[in-house]
Amino acid sequence: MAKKKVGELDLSTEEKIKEAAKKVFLKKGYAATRTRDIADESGINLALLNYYFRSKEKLFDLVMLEKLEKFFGAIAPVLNNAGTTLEQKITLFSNNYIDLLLANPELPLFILSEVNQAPERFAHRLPVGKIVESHFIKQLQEKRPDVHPLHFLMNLLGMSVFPFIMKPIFNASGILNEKNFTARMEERKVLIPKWINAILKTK
Amino acid sequence: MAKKKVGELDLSTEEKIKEAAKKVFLKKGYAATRTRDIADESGINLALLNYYFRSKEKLFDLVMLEKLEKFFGAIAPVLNNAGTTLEQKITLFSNNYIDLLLANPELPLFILSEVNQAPERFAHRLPVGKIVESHFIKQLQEKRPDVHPLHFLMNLLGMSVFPFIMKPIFNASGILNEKNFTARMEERKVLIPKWINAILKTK
DNA sequence: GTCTATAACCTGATAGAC
DNA sequence: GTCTATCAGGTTATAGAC
Repeated sequence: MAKKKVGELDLSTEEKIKEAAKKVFLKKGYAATRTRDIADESGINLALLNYYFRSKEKLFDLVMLEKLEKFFGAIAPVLNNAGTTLEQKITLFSNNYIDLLLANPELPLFILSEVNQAPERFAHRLPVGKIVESHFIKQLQEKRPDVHPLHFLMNLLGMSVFPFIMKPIFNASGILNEKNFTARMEERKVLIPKWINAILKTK
Repeated sequence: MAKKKVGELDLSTEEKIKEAAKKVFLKKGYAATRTRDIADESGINLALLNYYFRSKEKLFDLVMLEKLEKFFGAIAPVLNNAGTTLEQKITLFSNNYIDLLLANPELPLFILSEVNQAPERFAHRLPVGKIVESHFIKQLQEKRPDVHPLHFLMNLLGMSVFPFIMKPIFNASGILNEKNFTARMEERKVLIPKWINAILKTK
């Protein structure tokens, strides 16, 4: 069966275009996508893209906004919950975030690449402050005042996210198929909390 | 002082163009760079780019080849050395690789983005097989036959590389300046071996 | 709202003078 | 080898008919 195009879904024209834009931008990035790609993908006419969204840039901003929300929105709430222990936050985060990324495997590399291309444009939309000053960070400082808390944050994030960033490399090399990748990531949901806890005890 | 352009260095025209190409491609990526950007950066004429390198694509391939060599070339030799222990490989790798990335902080995100954009084009140049079948992997399997060795490889790589991938995010947020970033990475050279060894003992 | 046609501009590449 | 001028095709965006 041919891959279903966004335009074949039962959506309004505006929604069709936006869904197609998400798909194409996420795959190709801003610079490499052509508005014609989006028009084709959505099954509509090129002129309608500008009719509804004014410009490629404005359409991209909408998509980027939504993706930033998805990428960062799932982090801050967990790490800022004053009602959970350090261990609970670690388990909750790695489990929830890996599930999110298994459903959106292209998300991290897309966000990281596009922010890197135009940092000033998205700087004000990056809630990194909320994360760096989170309850989680305070708990880390209490537990290990001798090590900068960013290290543990970086390790937790990296253990969960980095495999998705390396995925294209492994895929291209034919080393890791989709099924095995998912299996490894399911294992990591259990392993990451153990690893982070071990790291937190290491002197 | 204004940033020195490649063209002001004492190089042959061909070298000037290639150096400028490295700089611009690394910063903007293939799709977003204009051959005019490279010509301007190198201080030469646009026509000379095609005179020496035939096309944008061919010039990019040269740059990409060199960068892939740099990114992967430093991994396989360390992990495949049959004369070092597991612990030695971990220390050697994290120290050498972090030094390499401190000198080339844009390298990881560049490689990962571009391979992601055109996997089939670079697949044959990714020595992932050499890494996945390395002496390091065998030592991991011996030490921990109960955990897939890719997990530990991913952790070691991620702990070293991931901070460089997140760097644009932290920079854009104004959270981490250049000096502090370097200081944290210097700390990680010492910490990563401890952490990985702790992880390897965790049941 | 939707389409076709086209304007206006950009971009990679080359022709041809020096 | 190097430059200016320019072509050919692509790309975003809009005008105008329906």
